[in-house]
Amino acid sequence: MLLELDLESERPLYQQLVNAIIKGIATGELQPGESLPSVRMLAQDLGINMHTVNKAYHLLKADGFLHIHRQKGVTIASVLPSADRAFHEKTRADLEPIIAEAVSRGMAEDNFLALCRSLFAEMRAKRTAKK
Amino acid sequence: MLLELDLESERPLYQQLVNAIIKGIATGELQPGESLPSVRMLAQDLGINMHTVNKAYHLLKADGFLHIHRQKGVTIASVLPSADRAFHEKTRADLEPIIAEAVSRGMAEDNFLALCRSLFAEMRAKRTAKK
DNA sequence: TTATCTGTTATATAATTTATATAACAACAC
DNA sequence: GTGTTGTTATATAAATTATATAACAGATAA
Repeated sequence: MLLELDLESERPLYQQLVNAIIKGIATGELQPGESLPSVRMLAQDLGINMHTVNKAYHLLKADGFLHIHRQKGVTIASVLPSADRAFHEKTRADLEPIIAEAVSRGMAEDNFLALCRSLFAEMRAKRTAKK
Repeated sequence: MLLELDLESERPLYQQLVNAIIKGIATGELQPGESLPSVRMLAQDLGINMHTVNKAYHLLKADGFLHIHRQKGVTIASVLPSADRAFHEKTRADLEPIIAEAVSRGMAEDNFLALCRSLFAEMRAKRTAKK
């Protein structure tokens, strides 16, 4: 899997890692049941610390995206977490400030929805390309 | 203006303030040209430090939402910033991880778009209610 | 057995971010 | 003069982020 971290970003490395892995799942680059590199291997590949990778893995485990076995290693969950009520509420809370700014800047609703659709399309495109 | 800060939130206070003011503009609660409380007054009202308010004000000034005059005080810009290319790119970057997780959790695109629409509708509702 | 690989845990340190506390300054209004 | 504005400076504390080492238990392979 191709992973790009931006050391200059204001977003913490572990958060960038979490996002990258979820994006990998969304695009089908990472399939359910698939193995991920060990914390030490990935840390070395990315040139970052082992604990930073470990933190990202455990956040993803807490959300149900990963399974971690003490000796077998880390794998993508075979059954991915669902879009339950808690996720809906979190997503709503995350979207609110983004949409508020869009409205304040006079961005048309259709324009915003088109942007969302293009992002969905991007992920779908990679998914179908993989299969 | 009604401002609610969550001291338990993982989001920094100054960021919550920025979001709250942009939301106020989006809902029409805060009108272009309108005056905002002084940094000291607002800080006292919210029970937080002056510099925390000052930081939020200056971030909003840097984005063109506020005007700050040395003695006249702080006002909402009479001409709000537009949804330029930089904003589009920033919004795209912010939406990507949110949509990636929605896709990973099997949330339907229409479902996600409906959530966005309901947030637009909420702000529109308050806008028309104010006028 | 020995060596190597897992994730786990512990400890320590450094840099940055967040938030607060005080204080003083210059420019304006009353 | 007094009080208000934003501005600037300094200091401190707490939390977050990231790194550096080290050791441990369990499994696997040479």
